[in-house]
Amino acid sequence: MAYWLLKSERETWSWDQQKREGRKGAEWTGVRNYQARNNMRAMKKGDRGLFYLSGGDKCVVGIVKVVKEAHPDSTDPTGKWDCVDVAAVAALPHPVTLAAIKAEPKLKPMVLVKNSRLSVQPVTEAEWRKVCAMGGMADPP
DNA sequence: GCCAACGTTGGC
DNA sequence: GCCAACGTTGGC
Repeated sequence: MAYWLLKSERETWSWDQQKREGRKGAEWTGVRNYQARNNMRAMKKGDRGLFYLSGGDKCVVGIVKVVKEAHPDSTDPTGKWDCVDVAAVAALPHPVTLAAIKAEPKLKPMVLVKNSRLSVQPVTEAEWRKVCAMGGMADPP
């Protein structure tokens, strides 16, 4: 299983909205960047993702999983861009802020730290475990 | 609201 | 195919 980080702006797509979509999930639309698209194309059903909010409070707030692999983004009239479907798995007991991630030496190599602009990023298993643990989930589902 | 970093576009 | 100009993103 692979791990990812999915970035969203809270005004556009919040954790609450994601939760409301339930276990069948929703399309992760609006990605218009090749690197991010390629990352989505590499996702497999069941892969886990960190749900990260940019904008106001920059933090990881929850865990999502891929429920449908890459397919055309229904919001894209050109047909060039893809999206995956993701469903909420669990909220982190407490959010992990960007500041906390930056302050943790083990997380220095995270793409989030090194390339903050990429909206869909790979995360290593070690990083995944660390962030979940910092969020109060020693054994993430 | 500003600015730095990055990605994309378009002219050559 | 290179590179300058531009636009966008996101952290602060």
